[in-house]
Amino acid sequence: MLPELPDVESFKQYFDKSSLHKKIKTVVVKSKEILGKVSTQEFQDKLRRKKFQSTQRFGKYLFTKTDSNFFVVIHFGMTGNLKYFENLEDEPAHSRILIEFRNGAYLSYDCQRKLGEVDLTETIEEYIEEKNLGPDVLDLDFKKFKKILEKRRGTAKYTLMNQHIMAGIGNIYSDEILFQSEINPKTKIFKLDEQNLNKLFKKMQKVLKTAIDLNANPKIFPKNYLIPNRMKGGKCPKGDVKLERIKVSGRTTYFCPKHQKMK
DNA sequence: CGTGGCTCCTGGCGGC
DNA sequence: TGCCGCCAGGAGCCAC
Repeated sequence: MLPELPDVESFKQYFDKSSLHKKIKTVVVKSKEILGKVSTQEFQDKLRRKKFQSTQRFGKYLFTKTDSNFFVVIHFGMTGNLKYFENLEDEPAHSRILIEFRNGAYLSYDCQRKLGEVDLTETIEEYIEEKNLGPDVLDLDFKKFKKILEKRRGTAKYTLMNQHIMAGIGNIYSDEILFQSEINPKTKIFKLDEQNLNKLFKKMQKVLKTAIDLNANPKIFPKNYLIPNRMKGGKCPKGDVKLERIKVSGRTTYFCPKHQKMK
C-alpha cells in the first residue's frame, strides 16, 4: 500500500529490527534525485562509520538518529520501501540508496517512481518547521483536533489529507476514516457539529491504530473496512451498494453513497 | 484560505 | 500485436 502513517510505522518497526546499532561501511547513492538538500558527497561522508541509534516517526516521515547527532530523514513518496538483505542478488529492482553495514548485510531504500526523498537534518523540530507540517495525527486529543479545525473552510477530505493541517493521513486512509465516520468526503469541515466531529476524531484514531496493529496489511483488515474494496466496481462492505468514485481535491476518492450522505 | 490545474516519476493497462 | 496515452497519488507551485 501507499506510505501513509500506518505504513511508515511498519517501516519504522522494520528498520528498528534490522538496522539499528550496526556500523555502516559504505553508502552508495544510486539516484541522486532522491536526495533533498544534501549532496551525495556529504551524505556518504557523514554516514560512513556511523550507526543508527534510534528512530522516530512523524506524519509520513521516518527520522533515524545516528550516533553523531544528526538524523537521516526518509520520506517514501508513493512507492518507497525498505529492504534489509544479506546477498546483493536480493537487492530490489529500484534501489536508490544502498547502505552496506560492516556485518556484510545491506539496507536498501527502494523507490520505483522517485517521488520519495532522503535528507539529513540536525533536529526533527527543524525539519518539521521547514516543511511546515501540522501536528502528528496520533499526538492529537479531541480538544487539539477541534482547535486546528477552527476557521477551516475546506472539505473533510482535504482537511484530513493536508499535511500542513495535520500530518500522517493520505488519500487511502482519508477514504477509510470518512467511510467509518459516515461523512461524505465533500462535506465542508465547518458543517460538522460536535457529535460528528467527535465521531470523526474517534474513528480517525481507531482506523490508524487498527491499521498499525495489522501491519498496514489490507488483506487482514476488518470485514467492514472500505480499503480492501477500494477499486473500480468495488462494493460497500456494509451492503451491496456500489462504491462511487469521484475527485475531491484532485484526488481519486471512493465513498459509499448510501452511508456517506451530505450533511 | 481553498480550489483546480500542472509538474515530477514509472509501469501497468485500456483502447484503437 | 504494438504502441500511445492515461492513470495511480505524495507534494510543491501557481493562478484565480
